[in-house]
Amino acid sequence: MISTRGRYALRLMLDLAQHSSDDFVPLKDIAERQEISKKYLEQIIPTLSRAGFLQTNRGFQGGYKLAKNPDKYTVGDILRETEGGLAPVACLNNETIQCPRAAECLTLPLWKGLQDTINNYLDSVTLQDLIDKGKTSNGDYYI
Amino acid sequence: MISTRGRYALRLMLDLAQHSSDDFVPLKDIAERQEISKKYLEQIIPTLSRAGFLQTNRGFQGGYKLAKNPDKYTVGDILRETEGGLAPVACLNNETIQCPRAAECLTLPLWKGLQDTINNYLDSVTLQDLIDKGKTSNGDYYI
DNA sequence: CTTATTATATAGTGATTTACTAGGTTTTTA
DNA sequence: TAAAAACCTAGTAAATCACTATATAATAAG
Repeated sequence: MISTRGRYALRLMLDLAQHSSDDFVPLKDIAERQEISKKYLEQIIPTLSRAGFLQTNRGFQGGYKLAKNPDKYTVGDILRETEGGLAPVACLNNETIQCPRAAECLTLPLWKGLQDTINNYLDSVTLQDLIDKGKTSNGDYYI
Repeated sequence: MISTRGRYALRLMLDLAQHSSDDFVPLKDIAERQEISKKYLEQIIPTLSRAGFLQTNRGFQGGYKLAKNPDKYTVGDILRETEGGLAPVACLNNETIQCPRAAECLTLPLWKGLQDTINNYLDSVTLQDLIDKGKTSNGDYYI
């Protein structure tokens, strides 16, 4: 399940995409518009910065802006970064120790297939797609 | 993320599918073969019973067997039952209160699309498919 | 140079969930 | 009658979640 961390990160990126100008956008504004605790966003946003998704400026009239155009970010990019991967089961998490049953496990290929399905879907949608409500580049993706 | 509950339930069902005969299979045997705590399985299996997936018999030489053939169960059926739904975000969980931002939320259609994608994938694979390693009815599903 | 404003860093915290274990009761068959 | 099995309920240590709190560092305007 995708937690508030990833969901808020996505909304934050969308907010920046929609309020993109030459100015930097302070987190305070985003927090107010999105009705999310600024303090919590402060904790999430460094992950996006370190991933190179954002330009930042400190101090007066500082804030954040997108480093690239909204069509250059897929939802998958943002969620993998903020959620720390999108493995649907612990078995596929890199941090977890390798399961000794992996070789004989009948379900492991299923989980790999699920993981691929999830990643493919989330990589098929960009921030720009979300702004252009419910439409992806290949027409209509949402069912 | 799918927890041990759902994963163990699936392995339990697969074990029953592979050791299906006229006899009932005691949980002890499944626990030993699958190397899962029997006490923990005892807690999971009532969910499968109540869903009508299993025939059970108490007492000496009692145990469990599948109520239907292995090709009649999809992985989605089993996981939705044991995990209590497969919503990828809290916003889509029936138990959660309705989000006041739903109408204007740019991301909600995305999550619905993801949920559909996940359900479609998991419903395309049956227990029998898993036993016939990595092949589904329509050829090769796993990537 | 000062002040306000912003980002950044680190630590703490209550509530919930997870993955079990423990101990008992009931049913069934040999 | 005894053993073997399902079934039921409660407890629990560890982890995770969704934040809050406090402090520091950088920047631009005046």
